[in-house]
This record gives sequence, structure tokens and C-alpha cells, in this order.
Amino acid sequence: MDDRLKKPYDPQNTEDRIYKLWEESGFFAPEVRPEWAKNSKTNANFGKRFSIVLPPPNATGVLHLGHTLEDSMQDTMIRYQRMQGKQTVWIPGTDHAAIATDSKVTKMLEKEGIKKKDIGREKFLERVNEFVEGSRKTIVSQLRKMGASLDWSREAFTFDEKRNFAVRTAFKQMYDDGLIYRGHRIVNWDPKGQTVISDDELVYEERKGKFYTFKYGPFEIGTARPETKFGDKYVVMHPDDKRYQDYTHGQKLSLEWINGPVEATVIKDEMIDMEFGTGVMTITPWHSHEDFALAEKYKLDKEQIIDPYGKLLPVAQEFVGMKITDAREKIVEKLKDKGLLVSVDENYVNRVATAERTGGLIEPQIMLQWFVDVNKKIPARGNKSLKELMLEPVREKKIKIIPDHFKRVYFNWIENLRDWCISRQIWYGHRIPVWYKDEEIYCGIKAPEGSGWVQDEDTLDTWFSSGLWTFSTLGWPENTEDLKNFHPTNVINPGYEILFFWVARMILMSQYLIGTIPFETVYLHGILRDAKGQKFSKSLNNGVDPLEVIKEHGADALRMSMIVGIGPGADGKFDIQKVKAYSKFSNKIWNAARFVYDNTQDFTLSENPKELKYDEDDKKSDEELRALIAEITNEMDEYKFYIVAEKLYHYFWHTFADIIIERSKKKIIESEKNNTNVDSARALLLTQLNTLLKALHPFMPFVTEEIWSMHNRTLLMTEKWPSQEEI
RNA sequence: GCGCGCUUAGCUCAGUUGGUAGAGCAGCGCUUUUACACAGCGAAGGUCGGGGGUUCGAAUCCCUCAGCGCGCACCA
Repeated sequence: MDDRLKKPYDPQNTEDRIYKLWEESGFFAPEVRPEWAKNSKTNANFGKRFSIVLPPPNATGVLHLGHTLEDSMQDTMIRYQRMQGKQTVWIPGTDHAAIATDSKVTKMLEKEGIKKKDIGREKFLERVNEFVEGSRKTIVSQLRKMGASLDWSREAFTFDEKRNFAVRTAFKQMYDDGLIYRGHRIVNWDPKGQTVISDDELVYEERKGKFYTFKYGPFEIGTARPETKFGDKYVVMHPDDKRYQDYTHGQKLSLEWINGPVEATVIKDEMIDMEFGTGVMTITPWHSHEDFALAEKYKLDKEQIIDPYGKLLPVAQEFVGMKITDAREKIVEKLKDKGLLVSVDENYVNRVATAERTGGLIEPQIMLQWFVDVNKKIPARGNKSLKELMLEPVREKKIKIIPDHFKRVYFNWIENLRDWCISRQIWYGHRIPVWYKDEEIYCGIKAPEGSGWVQDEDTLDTWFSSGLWTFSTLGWPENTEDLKNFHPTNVINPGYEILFFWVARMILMSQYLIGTIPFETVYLHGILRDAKGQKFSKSLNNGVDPLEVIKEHGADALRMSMIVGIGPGADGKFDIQKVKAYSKFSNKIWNAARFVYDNTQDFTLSENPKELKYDEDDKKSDEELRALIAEITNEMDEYKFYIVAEKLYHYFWHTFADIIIERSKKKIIESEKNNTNVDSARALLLTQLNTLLKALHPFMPFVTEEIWSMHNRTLLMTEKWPSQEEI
């Protein structure tokens, strides 16, 4: 017996060694394959391929437990498919996460007393790159610790040379097709981050504030934001509101307002909720999405009140230059003095929009920005719009979303989708490939010839480059072998919280740029929470370092705890007890192997197992395992890993160990007394163990590989997944 | 307001097309027998949120009520 087996299983002294073995074998890459897999006679899946791209972790930090959930699932998928004889590739990479990284490095510099603007764009970007490279290295080493069989030769970064080329190519094509346009639109301005952000990057928060009611000529109007009201010269009410039936649409009224008399125009529109407040409101088109829409509808004037720093403009007259937060009470005071304040509700709960990354309070502004038109018909794509290109494959089931109910959420989002604002006023990111010279505009993959051209200062929304990920990692826009072989990818495995951010954008980009779906299956996972069900967060200080868990309990145990009992789309709770339980299971497998190997010394399995004469009990056990294999193979194909893992656990422990091993003990003892032949019992033990090691390998790769290595020269990783007939 | 999900053992959660309910932890009892004592084995524990319906049969399908959670939109 191998000496290693004499002690309990020790993951810490095993895992790194095994990982090195795998990596050096070259089998993570699709080009390197075992002989049986290269042969159409021995491989039922000959010629089939299977690819996954890793959702690239943000290069803003280290991996947390949430990532290990994804890593465990995807490695299980890819190892299973590899053992099925398919040519598999799982592509690693990291995401530059433009705005998140930019704001993180900005904060780091601030701690050093350095202001971004003082060191300039170039120096700042040097610092960012340095930081990102550090994070990337950490992330890569953590993925190795998890046992992830990623093809490192294909590692990509959303902001490396090749991906930058892909981004410029994509941008130009969309620009030429009129899908990307520059225009003055109302956008979400983050005064803190000094950049625009997309609708999806908003986080709404409930805040208690004051709700004021003012006299506005013959009306009473309500507002939570008096500081925006200077320019208000349109007063809106519902056409069916009997209280105001004496006023007509377009009627002009002179009235006294904050800084003197104004001429107000009556607008009648059904957008008004008669039940809310007094049923009358004034509008501020420059600083409200809804008011903007109304102003567009009736071609009303729009006036800017607040500047990008959150200060009042000259329209505010005596309040000019004041911060809006400081001005608010003073404006109310003035209105009160003028006798225009009717009432103040102190307990008003307002939902305010904040920026996801900086926490800044969003101020809608009309600004010149770049947008992706989601409604424009595209002749090259059957006259469909991007919206339709996103809807179609999911509707027609070319893309399957697991769990199924998320497709309704997806449809709901697309139906309400507005044009996607893609320009950002930050330095870190893909620079917009557009140049200006006087009145001329040039969009191209390379800078235009000639002097005097100035490139657009803005960078792109990080999701623009992530949207290309399934094919930019495979070499697009070059028509590479990888692209031909591995796109569309088979499955993508992100958390449901990035269904819109990422999954939808990948479908958009792939459908439009290459005319195919990016993946066949979207397996959404949930959020991993702590044992109490709280989100992991810095403020709660409930973070758990995956490396510590691996060090103490082993990667296999952590992986199992991430898979068993966590259904698709369901949030999981991290409980160290669960990890401990699967660490015991690792040891159980180890000890069972010890027993089997101990009792099968000088015994080799017959080439033709069918010659074996099992007794009734053993025959039953043999059939039971075959049935289990058939069952779990189907379930693996249906991405039901959480069920398979549990079944294997249960079979190994309560059938193989409790029944088969125990029964064989009796037989072996008896045979020693009576000198009978127990080869069939030994054969059953060895066959069952081998089969179970193979079946467990995608879930618990380290312990299974280590045991396998004691009696086999091949790598378990490249063994053939057991089939019912071949056991 | 629109939509989605959840409610199963003391706790945290699984349960694939409807066919006598499962795991981990906790608790209880037993055990050093040729794998395994930081272990193993065994027993116990559930009217599957309430009510109604379809069915030979429902945790599973339909209706309804209640509680919890989430997403989207609006909030002048």
C-alpha cells in the first residue's frame, strides 16, 4: 500500500502538488488530449467541443467567497465535459472594471495626499496599471488554489491590447451603422465621481426629507427640491382634473416666484397623478428624466439650474454659486418671507438615486454624451433593432436561462430599456475612438492622418468591453480557429445581479457583431451570504478569506459546500460547518480507498469484467451503481450538479462504505478461514471505487486525483467519464 | 403600482417529468469490529405556511389567503 494512505488525508500537502501535475500535463488546453479522446471509436463525443469563459473578476481586489461559488461550478462543468471526451476550454481573465478601479485608485491616492488632477492622466494611469497587475496576480493564484482547470495560455484582460482592438473595432462598426451617436440627452450625472453613469449603475436609497408645498400663482405645488425651482415656468395638471378645469392647456399666467415675477404656461398632461399632492406640479426639464420627457413632448424650454459641481448657476441670482444643499433652506426661508410657503411635511420619505461606485447623489443633467441606440432598425441584421436582437434568442429558446423564471425578468428589463449611455468622464478605460478637428469628426480604429486632430477625452462604460468577452477572448475581430471552434460558448455562469449589466450586453454585442448567440445556456447563481443570511460587506466585517478555508479544510471541501444544496438562482449561505462536513467526506473517501487498496493487493481487474461471477448481493450493488451513473449523467447534462453531488455523497457513504465494504469484510474474513476465492468481491470493490473516483472527480478533483495516482499512471482528470455499459 | 421568488425536521437548506419526504449542523443512544475516534453506527424528529380544488394518488399542478425577500417603474 502507498505510504501516503497510511495517514489521514492532508489537503494542504496534496493540493499544490496535484495542481502542478495537472498544469504541467498541458491538459487544461484543448489541444492536448488523451489518446482515447482523439479516437472516434473510443470516444462517443469525438469532434464535440465545449467552452466556457470565466466571468472575469474585477481587478480591484482579491477573490472573495462569492467567486469560489462560480469557480466551483464552472470547474465541475468543464472537468465533466473533458472526461466526456469533448475538446474543452475554459478561458480565464480579469476585468479592468473602469469606474470601480478608477474610483478605488483615486481613493488610494487621496490617502497618500495625492490629487488625481495634480499628477495628470498619464501618471494616474501608470498607478492604476500597477495596482491592477497586483490584483490580477492575486486572483490568478487564488483560482489555482481552487483547482480551477483554466487554460492559462489563453488568459485575457478586458483592457489589454487585443481586447482594446476589439473594442475599437466594435465601436467603429456601431458608429458606421448609426447605432452609436453623440447627443444632448438627459443623463445621470454623478457630481462626486464627476462622470455620467448608466441607468443600471444607479442604486436607489430611501431617505427621509422634507416635502414643501408652495403657492405658485393660483396653484399650490409640492416639491422635495426647492433649489431646482428657479426656472420653473410650466405648471402641469391632469386634463381630467375637475379642480383645474377652468385652466386651459397653453394658458399663460403671471405670478410671483422666488426671484420676482414670472410668466407661467399651463400644460395639461396625463402623466400627472391626480391623487398625489395637490395634483399640480411645475417642471424642471434639465434636472429630471420625467420632466425632460414632458418638455420634449411639448417642445418646452429647458434651462440649466445646477452646474456639474452641484452649485447654483446665475439663474438663481442671489443664490448663485451656492451648493444646492446649503441653498435649500435659504430658498425656503425666502419663499416663506414672501408668503409663498404653505406647509412643510417633515416626514417625507424620498427615494433618491445614488451612484453605485462612489455613493454620490445623482443629479440628472442634459449633457453631450455618447449613446447606443437600442431601437434603431439594423438593415444588416434583418432590420431588427438591438432590443429585438436581445429578445429574440431568449424568446426562441436558442438561449436557455436557468432558472427559467429569470427570462421574464430579462424581458421586462429590455422592454423598458432606454438608449445606453456609454461615455464616461473618467481616465481609466477604453478611450473613445473618435477624433475632432474644428467641425470635423472622425471615428476609426486608428487615429486619423494629419495634424490637428484631438481625441475625445472620454472613456467607455466598462460593460462595453465586457459585452465582447465571449468572442474577444477567442480572437475576434480576427477570424481565428478559436473563434470558429469555440463560439458560441456553451454556458455562462454569472450571478443573477449582473443579468442586465453583462448577460444582456453580451447577447447584444454577439448578436449584432457576429450574428450569433454568445452562449447556449445562462446558468445564473445566487448571492452567497454569511451564515446569518447577511451580505458579505466591509462594513459588517463578516468577510471570510477563501484561502484560509482552503488551508484548513481543503479546496475539495469548500467546493462541495458551494455546490450541494444550492439550486440555480438561489442565494446560498456560507456555513463553515458545511465545509467541515465535506472535509470529513474527503477523509471518508480516503479511508475507503485505503481499505480497498489494502484488500486488493496482488489483484488486478480482469480485462473482461463480464466474466466475473458476482453473487446475488454483489450483482445488485453492481446494477445499483450502473443505474446511478445513468441517472447522474443525465443530470450532469442538465446542469443539476447540486443534485448529482448529493447523490454521489449519499451513495459513497451509505451504499459503498456502509454496505459494500462492510459486506466484503465478512467475505474476506470467511475466505481466510475456508480458503475460498473472493476475487469477485475484490473486483466489485475496485470497480466501484474506480467508478466513484471518476464520478466524484469533477466535484472533488484533488482528493480523487491523489488516490487515483497511487494505482494508475494516467491522470484521473483525463479519464473517461463512466458509462453504464463500461463500468 | 407592475413583476418575480420564498414559506419543508430545533437551525440552514435540497427535493429532476405528481407515486410511501432528504442533507449538514444541533440534540439522543450505542460502538474501539480489518478503512475512518478531530471517527463510525443507529434511532428519533416533519398533518412539506393556512384554506380550497384537480387526481386512484399532491411538498410537487390550479385557485385563494397570510408572512418574508427581491427586481423594475413612479413619487412633482
